[in-house]
Amino acid sequence: MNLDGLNDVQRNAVLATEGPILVVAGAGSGKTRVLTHRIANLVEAHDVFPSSILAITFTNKAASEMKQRIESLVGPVTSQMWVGTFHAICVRILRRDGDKIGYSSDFVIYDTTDQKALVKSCYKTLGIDEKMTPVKSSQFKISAAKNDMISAEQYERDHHGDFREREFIKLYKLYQEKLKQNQAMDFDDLLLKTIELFKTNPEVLHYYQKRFRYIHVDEYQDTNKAQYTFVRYLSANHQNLFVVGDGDQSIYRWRGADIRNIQEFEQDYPGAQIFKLEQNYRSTKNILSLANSVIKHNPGRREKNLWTEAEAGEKIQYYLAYEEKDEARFVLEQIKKKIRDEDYKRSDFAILYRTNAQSRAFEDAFMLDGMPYKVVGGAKFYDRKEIKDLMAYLKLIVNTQDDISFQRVINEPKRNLGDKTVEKIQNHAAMLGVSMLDACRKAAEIEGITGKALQNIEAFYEMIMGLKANLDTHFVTQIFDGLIEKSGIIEAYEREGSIESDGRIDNIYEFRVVIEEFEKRSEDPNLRDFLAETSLMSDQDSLEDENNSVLLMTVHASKGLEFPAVFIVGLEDQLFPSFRSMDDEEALEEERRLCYVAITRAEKLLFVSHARNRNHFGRFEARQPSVFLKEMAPEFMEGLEEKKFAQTFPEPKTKPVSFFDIKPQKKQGKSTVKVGAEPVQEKMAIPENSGFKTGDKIMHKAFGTGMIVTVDKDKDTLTIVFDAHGIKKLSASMAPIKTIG
DNA sequence: CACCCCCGGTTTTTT
DNA sequence: ACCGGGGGTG
Repeated sequence: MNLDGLNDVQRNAVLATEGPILVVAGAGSGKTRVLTHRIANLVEAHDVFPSSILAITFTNKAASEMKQRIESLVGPVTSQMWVGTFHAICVRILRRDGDKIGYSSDFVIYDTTDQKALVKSCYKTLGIDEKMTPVKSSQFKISAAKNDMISAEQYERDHHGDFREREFIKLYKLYQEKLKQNQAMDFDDLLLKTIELFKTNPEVLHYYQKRFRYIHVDEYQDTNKAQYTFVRYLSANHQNLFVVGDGDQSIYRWRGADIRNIQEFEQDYPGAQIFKLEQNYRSTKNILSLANSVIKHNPGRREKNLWTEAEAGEKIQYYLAYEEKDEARFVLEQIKKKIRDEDYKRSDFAILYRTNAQSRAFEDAFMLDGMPYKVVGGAKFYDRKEIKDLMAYLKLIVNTQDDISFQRVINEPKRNLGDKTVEKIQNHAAMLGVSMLDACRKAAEIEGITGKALQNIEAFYEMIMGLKANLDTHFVTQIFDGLIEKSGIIEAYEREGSIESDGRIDNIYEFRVVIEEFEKRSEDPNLRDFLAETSLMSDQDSLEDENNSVLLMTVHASKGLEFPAVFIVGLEDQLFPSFRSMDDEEALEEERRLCYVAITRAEKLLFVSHARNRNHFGRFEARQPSVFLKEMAPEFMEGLEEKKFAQTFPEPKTKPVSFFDIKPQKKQGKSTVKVGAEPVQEKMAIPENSGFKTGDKIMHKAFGTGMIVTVDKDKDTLTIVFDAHGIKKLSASMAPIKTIG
């Protein structure tokens, strides 16, 4: 094991193998390096089985990056390790052993939209008024309880006799019941149900404890109680727990993260060894000094003395804008200047803001100027209605118990099945104690449903069940193509004929590409796993660097990333720090950490700006500078001339429309170029004769690899010589085959 | 009973 | 962009 590239502290942390270990890793101090080298060292120098290694991260992106870096050190055995997010690892465990707590391995995952629909349906049952109790607040309250590991029953015991909580207690209980009935889990449940599994099935817990001899957790400061408990269970016997984190970068308190988990690590795990990584390899002295000048205002933090050997570098550039358009213009001009005069490229720049809504002014300015940019997060691909609809279809195909997905798609596209009919199906299902889809099996028995509506329901049932019958024999793309064809979703959008529906059709094809990519990448591509993967994917994960665009994102989304040049914008009172943190000291400290995270993303150049005025809720408001600006030590900063950028700038040529009307740029490589009157059909690779030719190497789901020796297009028949199963004649459109590179 | 169009509200951070 | 409500139409 070559440890030459590591400094002393890093090397000592890597070489400490047994027992609980905390690595306090300041920003840019090489924590991923330590983590990956430690894992490599275990495997290479201590003969630890790769399958005994568990490494947990918060985002998929961090997980795949870690996997790659481990692989570059120890090679393909990496695939035997479990490296993933808390949620993904819990899904994996629950797929295997969830049956022991009453969940089928086909359970589906509910995202926040599904969750919202479920809460609403509970409201309906309980007669709760949305205007009195906003659905969002209930969602939040349920999630907060779950993050603290308070079950509905526990919540009831805790608030016994409190009449203000009676409604919520009923709601929480019903919500959990319905989740179970639907064989569904929300994000928080993935953790909680895994813990429940460990609690109630000691032999299952024992299996995983024995299997995962070495456990690693990245960003430990962001763990909540459930995540803490999950790790505690797994490490209880051998205590080989290696956690890496930085209290100064804890920014998820609102999501239940408890900074005490890292602060009290030594008490929780007696005998823990502690290593402090304090040398920063990322930023210039000026940037680091500025970061320190801000974070030192937080009381009670673990003392850390981050230092660097790097040069002082340029001073931090400060700018006060007239209003947000001016601020955007300033950023644009600076980027253009740096690209023109120095050796910077567009993708070296990141613009970091507190709220997603702030991206708009920058998008307008960049679009007007033709500057390529990419917004990370914000309007998400997977949040599009048509994608959500298709996801719901696929979820229903996998899990027919899922009433929420059923209700989403039963009348999408329009089948003349409105609210009243859906209600009748629901009542009938409740009476029989079955799912809504099951109730449609004998739709004729549902009271008050006849004629056209009855036929449509029957056809819907047949469609879903027909597609489901192919689950184990067909590729996901084939099921998807079947769904597109049978549901008529494309035709419905074509009939609309609007620009908007064209966009939706494009998105559907783009979604198909996502599925194709999943199939290529996955060893055993199945719909269940595709759905789980997509449900747990965040937009940060799809971030690809080299497309040479300026990046726009929230500070939260920037965590774990670094950029040569960073703009921190909107440093105003009530915005950053957020107005919600004003009367709460702990919340303000978290905002300050957020500011610290933002500053420490920068390698060479840092710009900070704010505006005198800002459009807010449609009003033009005067703004005050952020308290964090005042905390930034002025000796590391210099102001730029304000007036130069304060001239009036042309309005974007786009029609002035709603605040939310943001037009994201097409993702590179995925956008479809429109060519004349090209028939839509040709854009989609339909299974029939989808480009198989003689000599193609193929993979069959059951027969394995083989080669095509003849193609009979008219008869849709392929003759294939399989490596292990001899010669077979198969249907090009029906057989589960795909070409392999 | 279902559909369509128009209008208004939405704006912290997200696995 | 999406959702929900209101009101008109078929």
